[in-house]
Amino acid sequence: MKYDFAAIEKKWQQNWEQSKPYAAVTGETDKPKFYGLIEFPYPSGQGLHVGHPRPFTAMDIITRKKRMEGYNVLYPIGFDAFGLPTENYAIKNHVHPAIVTKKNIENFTSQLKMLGYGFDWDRCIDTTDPQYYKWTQWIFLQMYKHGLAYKTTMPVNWCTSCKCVLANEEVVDGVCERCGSPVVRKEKSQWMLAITKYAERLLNDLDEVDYIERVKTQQRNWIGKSEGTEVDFTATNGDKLTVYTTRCDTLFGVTYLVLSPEHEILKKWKDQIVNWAEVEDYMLQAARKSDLERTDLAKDKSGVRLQGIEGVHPVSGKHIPIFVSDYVLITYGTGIVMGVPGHDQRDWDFATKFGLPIVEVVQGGDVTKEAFTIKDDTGIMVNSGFLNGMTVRAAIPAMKQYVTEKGIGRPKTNYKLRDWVFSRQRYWGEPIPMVNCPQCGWVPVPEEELPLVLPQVENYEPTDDGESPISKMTDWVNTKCPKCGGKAKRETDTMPQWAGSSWYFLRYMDPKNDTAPVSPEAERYWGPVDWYNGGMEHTTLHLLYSRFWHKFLYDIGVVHTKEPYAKRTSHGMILGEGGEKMSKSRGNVVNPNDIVDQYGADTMRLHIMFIGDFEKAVSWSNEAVKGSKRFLDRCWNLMELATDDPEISEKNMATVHRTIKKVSADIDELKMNTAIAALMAMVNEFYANGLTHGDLEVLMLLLSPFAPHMVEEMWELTGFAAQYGKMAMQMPWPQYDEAKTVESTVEMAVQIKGKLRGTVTVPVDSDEAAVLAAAKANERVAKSLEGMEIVKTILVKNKLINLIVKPC
RNA sequence: GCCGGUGUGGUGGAAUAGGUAGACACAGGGGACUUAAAAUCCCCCGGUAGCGAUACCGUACCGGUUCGAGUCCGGUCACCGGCACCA
Repeated sequence: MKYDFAAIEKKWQQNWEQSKPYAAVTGETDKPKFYGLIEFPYPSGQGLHVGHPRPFTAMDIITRKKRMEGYNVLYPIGFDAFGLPTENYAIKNHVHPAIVTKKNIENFTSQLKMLGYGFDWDRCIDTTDPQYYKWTQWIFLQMYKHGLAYKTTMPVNWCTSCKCVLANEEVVDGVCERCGSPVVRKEKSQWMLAITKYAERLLNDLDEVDYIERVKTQQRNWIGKSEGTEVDFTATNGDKLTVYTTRCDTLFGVTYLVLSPEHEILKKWKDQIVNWAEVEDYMLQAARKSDLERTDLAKDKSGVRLQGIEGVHPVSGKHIPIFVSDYVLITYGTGIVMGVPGHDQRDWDFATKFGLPIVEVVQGGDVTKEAFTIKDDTGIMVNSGFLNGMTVRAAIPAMKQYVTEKGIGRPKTNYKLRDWVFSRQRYWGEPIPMVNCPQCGWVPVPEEELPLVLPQVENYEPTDDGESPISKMTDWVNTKCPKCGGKAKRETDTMPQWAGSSWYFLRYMDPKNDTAPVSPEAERYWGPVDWYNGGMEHTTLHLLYSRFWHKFLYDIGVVHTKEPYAKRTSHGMILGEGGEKMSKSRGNVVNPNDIVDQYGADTMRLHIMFIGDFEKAVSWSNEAVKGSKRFLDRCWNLMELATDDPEISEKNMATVHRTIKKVSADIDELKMNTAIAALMAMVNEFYANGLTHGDLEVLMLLLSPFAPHMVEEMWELTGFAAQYGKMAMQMPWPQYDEAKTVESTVEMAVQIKGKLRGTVTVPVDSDEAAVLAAAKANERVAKSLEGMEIVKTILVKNKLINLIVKPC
């Protein structure tokens, strides 16, 4: 009988649709729980990409094994459906984004079902569903009430094409992450979320979670904690100029100050700056530059010296020049830098260009050639008053203490992390539920009025002044103040796409609740997520944002754990043939449908796991898929070869037990490729040795998570389904016996001075004398030993013997 | 520039704690079956030399530690990802 994958897959998918073997049971106390999570997809118009099945299949295998091991498993799926591509499609084709989204979700759903994933479809969520985003809005209101959401005018990243503000984190190489257009700075009033208030906890609590190390490192780097000192300089007009430095030990080496072009004080000084026209021109140029352009100029420093105002050194009282330069960022520290050209390379470059004095305050380098920046015990302080003779390591706390006592400075901790710009002037997002009243200011929409539903508009394009399309819906915009009842206007900004994905894992626990985002019972039962796998591209933004929201929800008692995810792993990208990124423009995108049509879903699942190391990028090859199909055919054909013996055969005993051990361990470590290789090797053994019904039973159980459709069919045809009254996926996971994994003899390598000279087969655990005797009996080894004397032997039990010889 | 990661046959990739490099596959070659093809089954498959047993070389490159290095250490190069004048 032939392996008819199309009929088999259809049959079992229909069966599962009705019998619901993947339903998670909230509150089940007889079993331990396991919550496996994958990043929910954005339902794009192109449909499923071959990159999607990689993480989905891996977690499907993990959760299937967990079920067989007796866990009550939650493996949910949903759609992160707000976002620009849908909105842009709607603008272009004049279709409501909700209609496009519905169609795309239907398409994704059928594609995912086609692959036979064990998702609990009854818990499927959609971030654009008002019943879902009601709670996204609710969480925002709680943040507002706790002082974490605030509105402020600030320089923001303005995408010239999307006509929309982007978070700093969304700007990639100076261009818009989504559309690739240049980004410029613009003043705009924005809703902000104070993620920086959680910086310390976001950093420290990484110690409590099991994330792969490179993910933790990226989170730490993104938060970027730095402990330094603020020092107050003054200007000759009496204004205070506070700088932030991590090298307060070099204070005596300061020869100038630099202001960021965005610094507020420049406008205040307008009338006192003699060369204001020149300064203003520089400020305008800097504002027009994208980060990319500023970066391009990195090697060649630019700036303008202020005429008419100078700085005053807080210790020496000396007057020093003040510059404005775009190498100083307004978003980090105080927006003012003290220039220490002797000991900071950027300052050195700047001072050299503008002919400023370079003062050496740490001995150890040659400051006429380059800055000396080493800050351990190598350098000794000079030209620095009371610091002279100290090491840098000692001078930093000494100076910190000095400026604090003198009242001209203070220790200060800074973070690279900035508050999250939360407003978007876009249509296809959650409306921000706030009302602006001329009398009362910003007033939150009452919770009982949630969800605040997106109004119908005719045109989805952002307005030319950069406001959301919703701003044109006067009926919707004009409202009553919830507080005083007077005339007021609704906020027309919407939330960024990150909002809905910052808490979705909680909603899966209790997706239909209409009185809370998640019930305490469901959250206490399922939380935290036991294992979250996702792409490296989400290891900073999404991961940090959702950890932040979760910590806030912890603070207000919605969740009971500080961290949302106990474990985080990451998968590599699937590249096109030849290692290129898959993209529409290159025309190398592989659609999983084509593979499924030609080879079946089980082959697709198996192959995407076999293709290479899960954590690394790997290129797809259509040719190679055949090998995985061939393997499944070989498994199928074993049904005709198996004898009726229900026991595991003696011949295959060690292979079977070793394979159970290997496959079990490999799945737990995401090494699916070697798990499959072990199964292939076992099948090759079965072909060589013959097999029993008992051998086949183990194979089917081990293969079940990888190729569930085919295995259930085989399970039925071989009579096991009738015998146990269960599907293979409902059987206990096979156990191995360590004693049975070893064979009675072992092949050992014989080396002479580290070079392989032959192999010998000896009983397991043979001692040195026995192995040596066997080695000497080996013809090839004996030949190499002629005229030699053995001076030393090194035995590695059951692996090798190394003979050190010299001529005799 | 900084941080992180990766370099292994024609190809994708294996190789717990330093212990037989190339498992398992793809492609290729040979054979069996077949009228033929497909499918299936069996064998070979890093390089050089040799009919051959075998010898030498071989995990990006240079050096080191070690009885023994793909694995550890120092340096170099290349590629990938992230961040970027973070003071």
